[in-house]
Amino acid sequence: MADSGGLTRRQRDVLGAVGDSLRARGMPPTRAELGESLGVSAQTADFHLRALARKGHLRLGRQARDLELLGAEAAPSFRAVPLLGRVAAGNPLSAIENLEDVLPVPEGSGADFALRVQGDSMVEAGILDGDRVLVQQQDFAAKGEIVVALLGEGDAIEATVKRYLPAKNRVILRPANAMLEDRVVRPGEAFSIAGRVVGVIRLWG
Amino acid sequence: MADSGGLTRRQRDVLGAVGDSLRARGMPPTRAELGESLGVSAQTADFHLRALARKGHLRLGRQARDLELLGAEAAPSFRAVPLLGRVAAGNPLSAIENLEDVLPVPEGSGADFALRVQGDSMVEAGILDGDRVLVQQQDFAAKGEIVVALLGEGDAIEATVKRYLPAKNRVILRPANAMLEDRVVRPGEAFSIAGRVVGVIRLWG
DNA sequence: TTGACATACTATGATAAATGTCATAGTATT
DNA sequence: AATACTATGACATTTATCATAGTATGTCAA
Repeated sequence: MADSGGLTRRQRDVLGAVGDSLRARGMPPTRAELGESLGVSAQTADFHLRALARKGHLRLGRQARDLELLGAEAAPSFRAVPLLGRVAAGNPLSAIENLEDVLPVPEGSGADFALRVQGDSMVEAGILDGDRVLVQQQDFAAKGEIVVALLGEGDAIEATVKRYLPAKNRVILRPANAMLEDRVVRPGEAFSIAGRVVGVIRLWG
Repeated sequence: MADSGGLTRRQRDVLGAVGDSLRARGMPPTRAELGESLGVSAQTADFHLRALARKGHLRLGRQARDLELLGAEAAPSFRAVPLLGRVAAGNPLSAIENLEDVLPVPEGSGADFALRVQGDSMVEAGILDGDRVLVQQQDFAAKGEIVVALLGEGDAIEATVKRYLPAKNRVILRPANAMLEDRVVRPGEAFSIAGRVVGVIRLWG
């Protein structure tokens, strides 16, 4: 018989049942629930849970439903970032009134919020009209990075996704589209960086 | 005082604390835990939970930790799709040995698996080298759709992302790159469709 | 082959602790 | 007077846990 990670058939059944409970009900099962879904007694379910805990496949607490899957069986760690409809000045995340939706991103992607791209200014960088860009919030950027830049003030503030090219006495915001001109920001103009683009998500219904 | 959805300040605190517990421990809190995190007694926590249940913001069960957030507070429904390293013939999802990673996608995106794109053949469609395409598994496609096509047989099988253009007696697989030629599939050649591209995910470290 | 032993899996019974729930009541604010 | 929020005390049920024991299967030595 093939050895599947040192687990017996029944132990794999138990791991599966625990995962089913987490997905279906959003919480870990009690011994009684686990036993019923496996067709055995609560004590037998407990017996298998302890075997799995000893082998390191899950962590058992002392309270009701206090258990956690470890390793490959654990739920993949995702995070939800807000999809902002409009980017306000300063801290975009403070303007949660503009929250349109949430997007799932892998933990560790660095994304703090997402923004829907309007227009074709970045098509040559593979960012199309309607794409959602994932943005890491920061007020600086390295030369050549794609940023979300804020231009203007007050109600006339405008967010734009461009490549950031700082130069003497001015900042060049360069589109990735041969049809479009650079946007040159001169000293005295209202300008700030909302964040750095760290990803793109495109979904075709 | 502004009315935020008919919730009192304390009730919003409670919803927040429940969400915190779900995120931090992967399970809903007990009355005692909830009370401790709010600095009140378990009975007071129960009092607020019932008020929230009455207003429809959560569902209360009778068992330990049996509660579920409803509405906007509910966990956004994501799904994990496998990122396949290699696409085998027939049913790509049966080849789970090639599972490299999992990617989060919004529920309802239609994606069944993901594939890492190699090469520049689709750059003009905004699909770059290294991007991950989200694929809905199906063995047919409409004219003009971007598909994952399987060419060849056995160990020499090859997966490619192209635009699908069926014609009389042949199928044209057209790159989105002016530098590259069409791939024409003639009758008798081994060819099948693994799925339809329904999205793109790009993550820059 | 036989017998001893270990392992996997199952169960019943008992019990302390955790948990949800109800009743009652106090304080502060509006 | 009504509402929001807080608490204590009591209780039935759920839950985890321990002790004990049975059956089936496979292993290994005699």
